[in-house]
Amino acid sequence: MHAWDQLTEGQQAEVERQLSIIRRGVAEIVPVEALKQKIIKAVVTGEPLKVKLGLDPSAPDIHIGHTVVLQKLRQFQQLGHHVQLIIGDYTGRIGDPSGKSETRKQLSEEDVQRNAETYQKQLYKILDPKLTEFYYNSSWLGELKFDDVLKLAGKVTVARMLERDDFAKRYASNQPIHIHEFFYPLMQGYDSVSLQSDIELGGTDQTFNILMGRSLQGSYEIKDGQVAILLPLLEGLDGVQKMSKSLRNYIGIDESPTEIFGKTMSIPDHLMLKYYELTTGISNEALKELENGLQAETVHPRDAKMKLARAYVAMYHGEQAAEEAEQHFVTVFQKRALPDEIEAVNLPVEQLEEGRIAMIKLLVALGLQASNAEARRSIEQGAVRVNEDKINDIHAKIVLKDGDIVQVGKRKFVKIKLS
RNA sequence: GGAGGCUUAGUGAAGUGGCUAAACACGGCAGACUGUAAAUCUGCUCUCUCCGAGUUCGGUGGUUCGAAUCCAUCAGCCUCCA
Repeated sequence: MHAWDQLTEGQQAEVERQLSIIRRGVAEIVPVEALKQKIIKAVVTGEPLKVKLGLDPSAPDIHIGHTVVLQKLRQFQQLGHHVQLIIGDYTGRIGDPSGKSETRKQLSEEDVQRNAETYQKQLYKILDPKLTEFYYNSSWLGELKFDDVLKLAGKVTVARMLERDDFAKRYASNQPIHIHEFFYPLMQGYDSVSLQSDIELGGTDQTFNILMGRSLQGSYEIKDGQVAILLPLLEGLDGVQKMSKSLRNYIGIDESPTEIFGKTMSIPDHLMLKYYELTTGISNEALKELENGLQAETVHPRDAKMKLARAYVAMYHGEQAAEEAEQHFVTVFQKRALPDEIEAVNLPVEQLEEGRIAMIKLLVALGLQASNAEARRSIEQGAVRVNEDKINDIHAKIVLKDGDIVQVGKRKFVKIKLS
C-alpha cells in the first residue's frame, strides 16, 4: 500500500495522467479506488499491470463493437502495461448463458488453433504484440479434478448467483436455468485466479462475471483482487441494438475497404461521437474540439463521418486503401456514377440463347438476387439497370456482351464476363 | 413419477374445418427526398415456366369432398403436483 502523499510530484502527475486516459469512455470502474491504488503501485514499483480480456474461441471475427475494448487495451499498452488475452477454449463449451445456450460442442484442437491465429492477425492491427500474451483457459480448467471443482463451487452461493441480472430475470419468468450455466462465471473468475490479473475489461454485460473473478481471487487468497473496467456497449448500424454479428448490424474489420467505408457512413449521426470516442485513437482534446464543431455547426456531420470512415479503413487496411475507398464512395454515392472498379462475374455462354438472356434469369445467375421472384420484384420496382439504362419489363430479354454492367439498387454492381 | 399447456413465414404474434399463402407489427428490399444520416411518404416481402400453378403453419400417420385448424403418435419447450 502506497499512500498518495508519499509520492513525488512527478509520480502523482503520472498517476493522474494514466487515470485520465483510462477513464475516458468507460461506463464504470469497480471499485474506483482500487484502480487508483493499482496504478500508484505500478508507478512506484515500475511493475506493469496485468490487464485481462477473455475471447470467445468460436467466432474469431472482430468487428468495430469489439474494438471498444481493444482500444482500451491498447491505451493500457501505451501506458506500458501488459495484456493477457484468454482464448476461452474451455469456457466455450458452455457459452455464456443467454437463455438458449446449451452445452456446446467442444471445438477440435485444430479449430481452436486456427481461430486463435485468426484472432492474432486481427488483434495485432490494434494491439502491440510485444505487450500481449495469449493463454488458453483449457490449460488450467482442463486440469481441475472434481474435488477442485467442488471447492470452487463452494465459494459462491446460489443467492449470489441469482443476483446476476440475466439469471434473476430468467428465474423470475420461469425460464430454465441449467446448473452448468452457473459454472460460466466461476470458470471465467478462475481464469483471473490463475493469471492473477490486476484488471479485467469487458462490456457492461460482463459486470457480474468480472466481479465474480475479483471475489474468487479473494477466496483464493490473492490480495487486491482485480478491478473491473466496464465499457459501454456500442450500438450497431441500426443505432439501437448492440453491434453484433447475428443482428447483422456490424462493421467487421476484415471486411473490404468499400464495405467498411460505406457501412460507417450509414451509422446514425448521434452515434458518431461515441464511435470516435470508443473506437479510434483520437485524443481527448481532438474529441472535444470535434464535439464543439458539430455543436456549433461549423463541422458538417457528413464530413466528420467521412473522416471516421477513412480512419477505420486506414486502421485496418492502410492509408492507400482508405484513399481509394473514399474515392469510391464519392463516385458511387455522392455523384451517383458507376464505380471505377466493378467486380467481374463469369457467365457461361451456354446461358445465352442467340446472344440474349432473360433479365430475371440473368440477375439470379449473377447472384444479384436470390430467387426469380425477388428478381422480378426488383425489376418491377425500377431498381435494375443494364449499362445505366433502366429495365422496366420483367419479360425483357437482353442482348449481352462482355463488359456489360448490370446494377441492382444503389450498391450492387457487376461486370459481365462471358466464358 | 402424475396432470396440464405451448410449437404458425427472418422475428414477435393473429388465425380453431372451406372466403387463409395465412391478419397485424417489427425487420428486410426497392423507389422518392437526402449527406448511402435521421425523419417522412410509397410499393414489395414462400416458390415456380407468374393473367396460371406448386409447396407451407414442429415431425409422422389418420379422419374429411376439403385441415394451420379435428384425431393418433413422436419430438422439443413450459407450468403445476410429487
